[in-house]
Formats: sequence, structure tokens, C-alpha cells
Amino acid sequence: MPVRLAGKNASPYARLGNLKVLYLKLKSEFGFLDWWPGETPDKILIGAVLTQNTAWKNVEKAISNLEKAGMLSVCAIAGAENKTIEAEIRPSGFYRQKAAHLKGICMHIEENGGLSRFFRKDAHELRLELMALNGIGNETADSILLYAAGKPVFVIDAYTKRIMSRVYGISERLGYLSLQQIITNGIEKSIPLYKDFHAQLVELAKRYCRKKPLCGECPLRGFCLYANSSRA
DNA sequence: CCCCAGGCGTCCA
DNA sequence: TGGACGCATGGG
Repeated sequence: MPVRLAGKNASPYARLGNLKVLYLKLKSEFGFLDWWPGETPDKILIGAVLTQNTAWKNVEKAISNLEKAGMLSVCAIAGAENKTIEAEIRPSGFYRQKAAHLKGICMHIEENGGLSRFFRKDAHELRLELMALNGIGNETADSILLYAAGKPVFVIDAYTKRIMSRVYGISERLGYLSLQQIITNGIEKSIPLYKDFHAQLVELAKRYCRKKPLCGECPLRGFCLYANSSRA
């Protein structure tokens, strides 16, 4: 299904032939970023919820607390009291919401035969089921699908939107699924590529493509619309 | 003191 | 369908 090119954004989309070049440039700059190496699906799933609009440093504390309490599993969370979960994940912020969400998510998974059985479903069905749960939206669903379940689904986040906006002039208000389709149409379908590309974009956004960008030192300054505009 | 961080659900037009 | 708002801790 081709992406429809329309209006003033038609021309920047044509530049997406550079997408793989952009990835390779980032990879040569940051190296291969191995997110979640050897970690359990349970830990990755829980981390995906805890990191919602939250600095990763704080999530690490919450995960460490859960681990020490023997609660870093879908099964343990499903059987724990909300108050108990809240106490452990407090450093990750929004802790009452996240505790309630995690509990509901984990209970649903346990009631349906556990995580390994859950992840055996095909990506499309799994995505719909995840999205139906309270506390899981587009990004969290896709993070779980890619990093925990090992499905070929590209993750879009606020960093991805910002970078695509600045480099290619794609509107930041473009819908999640639209931007996801544009990107997956521009690179080959590969789980390791999807994993590393997303990680590279996060790294770029943290180091250079911040809200107040550091275009002068940015590895993408050579082919970024924003870096080469008068505003940068 | 301020702003920000790997979103999401709810409410409202 | 889309914008405003609440949720909360910890670091710069």
C-alpha cells in the first residue's frame, strides 16, 4: 500500500530515499545500540510501561526495586496488591496510574495463559489485544511487540516525530500510523534493523536533536532541512 | 526557580 | 479527530 503524497509535504517525502543512509550515518556515529540484551520479555514489557513520558534513569530505579522485591515478572505483578506495586515503582513517576495499568495488563496476560503463550499470537492480533488494554497506546504496544515479543514492528515516539520533522519537514502532527508506514516503506523489514534504528533515533534526540537542538555538532547536519535553514 | 523526560486516558467540542 | 489537561518523580 503506497503512501499518498499530497500537498506541501509531497516534496520532503521524496527525500526518504535517504532513510537508510540516515540510519547508517547514525550507526557509524553511535555504534550498534543493543537495547535489552538478553533481558526477559517480562522485564521489557514492564519497562515499556514504566518509561511512558519518564526519564530512563527513574525507570531503572523502579525496575531495580521490583527485582529486589521479586516482582519483576508478569505473574508476580498480576498477583500483587496495587499498593505494593506503587511502593516499588514510585521513582518512575505517575506511579498510581502505572501500578493500576500494570496490574490490569499482567492479569489479562495471566488469565490468557501467560506471556509466552500470549506472544505466540501473530503481530496484528497481538497489537489489537495490547491496544485494548488500559495503559497501552500505540508506542507502548509497538515497543512491546518489537523488543519483548520480537515482532517486526517499527516504534514511533516523540523523538522520531521531532527528527522526521526537522530532517525531512514532515509535520509533527502527522498521525502515528501514517508516520510508521512512511518509515517502514523507506527501509527493509528487519527486526534487528527496526530495533537498532529506533535506538539510534533516541540517542540522536538525547544528544543533539533536543528541543533546543545542537545542530552545529549533529551528525545529520549535512542533510537536515532544519540544520540548513536560517532558524538553526 | 524553571523545564524536561522513550505517553496515556478522559473529557469536550 | 483532535486539542487541553492530569498524572508525579528526579535531574539539569
